[in-house]
Amino acid sequence: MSDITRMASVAALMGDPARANILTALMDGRALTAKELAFAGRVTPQTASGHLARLTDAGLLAAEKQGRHRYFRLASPLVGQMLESVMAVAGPEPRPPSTWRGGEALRTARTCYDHLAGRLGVALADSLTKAGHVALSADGGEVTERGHAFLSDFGAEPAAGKRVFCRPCLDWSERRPHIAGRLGAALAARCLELGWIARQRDSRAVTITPAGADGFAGTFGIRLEH
Amino acid sequence: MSDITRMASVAALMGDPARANILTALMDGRALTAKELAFAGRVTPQTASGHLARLTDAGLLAAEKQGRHRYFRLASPLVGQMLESVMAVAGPEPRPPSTWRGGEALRTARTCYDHLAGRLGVALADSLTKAGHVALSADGGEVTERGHAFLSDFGAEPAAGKRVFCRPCLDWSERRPHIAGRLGAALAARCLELGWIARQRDSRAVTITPAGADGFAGTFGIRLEH
DNA sequence: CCCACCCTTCGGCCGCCGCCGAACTGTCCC
DNA sequence: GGGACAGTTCGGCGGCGGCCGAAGGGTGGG
Repeated sequence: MSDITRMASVAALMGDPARANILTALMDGRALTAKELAFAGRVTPQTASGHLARLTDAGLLAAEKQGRHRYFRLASPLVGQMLESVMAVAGPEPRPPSTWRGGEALRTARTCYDHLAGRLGVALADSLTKAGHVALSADGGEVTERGHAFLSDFGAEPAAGKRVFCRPCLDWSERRPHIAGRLGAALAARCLELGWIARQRDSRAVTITPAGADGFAGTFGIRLEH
Repeated sequence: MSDITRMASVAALMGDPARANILTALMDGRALTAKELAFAGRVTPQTASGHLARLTDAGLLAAEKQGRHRYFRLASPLVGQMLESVMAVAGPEPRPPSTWRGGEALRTARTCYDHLAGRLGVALADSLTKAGHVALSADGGEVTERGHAFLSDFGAEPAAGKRVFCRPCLDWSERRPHIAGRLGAALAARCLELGWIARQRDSRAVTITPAGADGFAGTFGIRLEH
C-alpha cells in the first residue's frame, strides 16, 4: 500500500460526520467512554463501536479498558494537529446569521489538547511575542533569556520531558498561531491554577473568570471584549 | 453547516484515492492540467473532471484557464500543510531507498507543449529580455530589431503560421513568464537540434547536456547550478 | 445467582458516490 | 471550414460502507 493510499484511508476516516464528531470530542486530550462518544457522534452504540474499532485499528485512537468501560483518547498529539490543520482549511464558519453561543465560546477560548487556543490562546502568543519573550517561526519556537525569567516569575514551569518545548500551532478559528508544546501546557496549567480560567463540563471551551480578566490585562495586556 | 461537518467534508475529499493522488501531485506547488491530473489519479478524464470540480468548489484547488487547458494548483499553502499533516499521521512509511528526483528534474527544465519551461525556460526569457532582444508585457511579446538578428544568428527560425509569434507564458514552478508561441517552439527546437538539451521518455522533463551547459552559459549567460 | 449495564458482533437494508462510455462545447492549428 | 484535442456533462451501473435491530460476551453490584 503506497503512502498516498494510506493517507487517503486516514482522511476517509476523518471524512465521516460521526467519526469527525467523535474525533473532535477528544481533541482536548480527555479520554471518553464508547457510549459518550456514541452520543458525541450522534449514532447508536453499535455504530459507534464499529467506528471506534476502525479508528483504533488505524492508529488514530488509543483504547484503555477500565472495568466494564473502555476509554478512548487520541493516540498522539499528531492526530490533534492533523484535525486542527483540516479545520484550518475548512475554515471558520461564515458568521452572518447564527449566533450559537457554544461556537462563540469555543472561538473565544478553548483547550487544544492541553494548551490554550482560540482568541485567548492567540492573544497570549501575540503578547509574548511582542514583549520579546518568545520567538515563533514557521515550524518552531524559542524562549528568550528575558522570556525565561518572565515565565518563571509568572509561575509557568514546564515539565521536563522529551516532548517539544515550544512550537506554534495554527489556530483553526483565528488562523494564526498559538503556543503549544510543554510551554503551552504549562501556561494553561498555570492560568487554571491561578483561577484565571475555568474548564467547562462536556466542552473544550474555557471561560475567563473575573480574576482572569484582570490578570490577563495586567500581566499580558490582553483584553478580550465581552 | 457546523464547523465539524465542514471539516468532515474536506477530509472526505482527501479520502478518495483518486483525489488523494491528484492533491499530492500538486503538493510541490506546480499547476497541472486536468488531463495530467487524471493520469495522476489513475482515472479517466471524465472522472477526474468531476473530482476537480468538487475540489475547486470546496476551495482546495484554484483553477486557471489558459487556452484550451485548465491549470489546477493548490488553492493555498494551508492545503499543502494539511496534506502533510495527514501524511504525518498516516505515517512512518517504510521507504525503500529510491532516488526519484523526477520532481526536481521537472523544475529545472521541462517542456510546456513545445517550448521550454522551468528554471531554464525562465532564465532564457530573462536573458533575452535583459539583452533587449525581446520585450514581454502582460499579454504579449515582441522581438526587437536586434533580437531578430540575434535569434537568426542563433539559428532559431520560427515556422510560418497563424499561431501567435511570441507571447509570455506564466511558468508554474517559477511563477514568472517564459517564452511561448512560435518563437518559444523555435528556441526549444534549436536547443534540441544543437544537442544542448535532451528529452526524456515519458516525462516532460528535459536534461541539459554538457554541451548545453557550455552553450547556455556562452550564448545566454545562463548557469543553472543543479 | 440474577440482573443491569457497557460494549461488541452479526445480518440485512439502503443510499451515496466513484467509475466509465457516449456525447457536447470550446479552443487551437492548418 | 475541417480535424484534432482538452475538458465537461449526462446517464446508468455497481459496490462500498454507514446505519440500526437483535443477539452475544464480559463486568460489577445487590
